[in-house]
Amino acid sequence: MPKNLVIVESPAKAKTIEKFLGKDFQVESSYGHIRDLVQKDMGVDVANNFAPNYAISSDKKDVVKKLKKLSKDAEMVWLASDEDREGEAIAWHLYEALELAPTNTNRITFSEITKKAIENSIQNPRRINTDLVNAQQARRVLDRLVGFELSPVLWKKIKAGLSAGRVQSVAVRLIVEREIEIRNFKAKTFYKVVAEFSNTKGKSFKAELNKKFDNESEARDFLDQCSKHKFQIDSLETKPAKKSPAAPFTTSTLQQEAARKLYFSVGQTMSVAQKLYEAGLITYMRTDSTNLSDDALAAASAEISEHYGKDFAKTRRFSTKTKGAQEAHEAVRPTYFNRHKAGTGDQQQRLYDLIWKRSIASQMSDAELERTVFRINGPGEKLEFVARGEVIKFEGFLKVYLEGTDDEDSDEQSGMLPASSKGEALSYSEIIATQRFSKHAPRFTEASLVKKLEELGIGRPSTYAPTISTIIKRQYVEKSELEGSKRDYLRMALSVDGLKEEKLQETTGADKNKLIPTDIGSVVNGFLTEHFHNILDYNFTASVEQKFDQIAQGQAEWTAMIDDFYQDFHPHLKEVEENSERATGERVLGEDPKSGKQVIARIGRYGPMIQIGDVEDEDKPRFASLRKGQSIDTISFEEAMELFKLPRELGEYQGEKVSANIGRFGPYVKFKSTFASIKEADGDDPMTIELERAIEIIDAKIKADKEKFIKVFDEAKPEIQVLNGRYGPYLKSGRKNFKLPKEIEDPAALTREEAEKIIEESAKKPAKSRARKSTKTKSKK
DNA sequence: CAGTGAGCGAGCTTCCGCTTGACTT
Repeated sequence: MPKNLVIVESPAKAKTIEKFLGKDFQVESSYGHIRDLVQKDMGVDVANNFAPNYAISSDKKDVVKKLKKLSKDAEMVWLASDEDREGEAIAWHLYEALELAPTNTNRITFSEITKKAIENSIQNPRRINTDLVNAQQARRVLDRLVGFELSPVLWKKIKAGLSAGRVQSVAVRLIVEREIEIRNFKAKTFYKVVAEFSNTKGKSFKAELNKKFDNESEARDFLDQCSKHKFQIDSLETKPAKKSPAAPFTTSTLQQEAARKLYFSVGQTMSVAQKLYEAGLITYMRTDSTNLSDDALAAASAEISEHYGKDFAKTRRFSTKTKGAQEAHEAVRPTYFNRHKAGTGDQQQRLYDLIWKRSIASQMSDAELERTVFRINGPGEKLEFVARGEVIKFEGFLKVYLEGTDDEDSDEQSGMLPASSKGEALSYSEIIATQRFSKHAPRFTEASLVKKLEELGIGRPSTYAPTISTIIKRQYVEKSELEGSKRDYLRMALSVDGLKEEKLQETTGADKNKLIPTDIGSVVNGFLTEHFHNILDYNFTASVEQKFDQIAQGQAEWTAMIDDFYQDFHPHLKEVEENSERATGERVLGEDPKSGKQVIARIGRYGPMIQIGDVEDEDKPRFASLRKGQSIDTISFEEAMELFKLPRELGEYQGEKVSANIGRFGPYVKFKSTFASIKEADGDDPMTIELERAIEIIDAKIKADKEKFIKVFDEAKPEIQVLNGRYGPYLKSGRKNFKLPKEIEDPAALTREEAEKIIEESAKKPAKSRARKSTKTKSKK
């Protein structure tokens, strides 16, 4: 039995460290936090100075049990969770939950996983830093108070099941406000002029005019002037320039770059990176630090020198500028720089490649360039064409890697300008004035939202991906494709043959993979920004972080800080709960010509809807759900009235009615008890679908259902059925499905008793969402 | 699941930050 028990947060880390420490040390993992505030009564006793009520998390009971046993047998327990606020709290929770004693407990930290760093930490143990733990408690309690008091106000004032929080609500606000900005944006038009010149040796190059014209006639006049103008090079200048590599990856920059270059979602990036980390190929992927360990710097330098030559190596240390960075880990880098390729499968290999290149490039020398600028006199005061050229003199880090850019149409000039001299006469082959339009700020992508949140210091590396999932799951925002519309623009080209004008067409407003607010998102954001402006303020997190820092420094009491906040927050919240109007985003669309009643669009109990008449009217109001792509903010009266044409009777099939409608899960056609989904993407629309096509879809559904069918136990009471699913046979009992145990070879031979037993067994097992009951079944065993 | 949109009321929903697998019909 080893004398020492070391506890870290991650099992992969545990494995690595165990190798460094030798046989006297057993290294185990806590799998992150082991305790959390209970859900009941917020888990905070507000009346009792905000006393937190912690409990072991249901999925951590086994871990804690095991660690407790091991700690009893060990001579010394080393709490080696991360060197930041959360890590310190994990150490403290372990200390409490494992019932450790001060005499045989040491707290150690290291921000890099190297033998030297770990051995050094063992030589320098310390106590748990109570101030830092209290800063974490303040953070935790504040988030709980805000989340668990604000959310119920939304249930009451808008719709059940909604949520609000310090991080997610700001994320939604960013997206909603950007969309409003885009909606209010009016594109300005202007004319951009680009010329293609040839010098006396017949070498050609492009140059852009230093002025944009406001309108067509100015641009035309200018081209007119050009036709009579003698062009020459007024000045030419060549300057050396440098480019430096970007810092190695943090979680946020990794997510951004993987989105730009590999088209990964942020969640995808994290799960692929997790696999690489577990395989020991990269360092920890949830980090806010750009720091590399000394060992890593040396290894990178050696690898670069060997592979590209000594000239290419340059050791650099990057400082982390991110607000609130805690730097408990290194930057994301390959574990071994001499592994140029690694990973299983295409995704892992591509992500590894990106990480390897970025890390290596960060330790390489600057690229040396030569930038050349030609200025060419134009026909008029201060009007000149400018040509830029760029030549790489020494590649440096560019040999390996260049950071991507979010700028959609950066016309980065590259290539050389032809050798020319000052005063040299130029002829033009074409001078083109093209009508252009100013652009609104881009919608957020997952990755650009993460970037923005990080800039604001909101959220942590471990929460960026889950935050995006949450706001999509709550249906505050969606990732959808916008079609865009056609727009005419004018192109005027001057050549030796004279001026040629063309009207061309382009698509504008098309967008994909962007985050777009839903009606619910907009209404929730409107409500929160109106009534809880301080929480939704972009600086709220930054200002509470300052207070957490003071607590961590021992300069403030955590309960006093929370009290200070709560004394304003809580009464105000109660006031809003009492007195504010329901927020439904209601908009009057017009009057129903038949009944003369008002037609309104609003958020209903089940989402965005249209309503004719009022609930207080004698005859009941009529309702209809909005369809995908429609919004209560933009739907027209005519579109709204169309919705009341559903459900539609299509006709009869085998003597039974066939109808089309839109249900909670989308458009469908119905025949007897069969509901068959129809796909608008395939050109089927419940508004226009014809009987013949509906029957096709229904027949296909009936056939598919038959193929799934294996057996039923009682024809008269077909409650329990055995069916074939995508992942093998399963039991269907009423509305619930149950997986068949692997032992069962022939599902068709299943008896009723066996089936009932399976259902009973499954009922005992914990459901995913309420795993609290799991301990009961497990303790029985 | 295949309608509903108010209100009644029990009991539920909900936060952020640390971690991995379990699971999907």
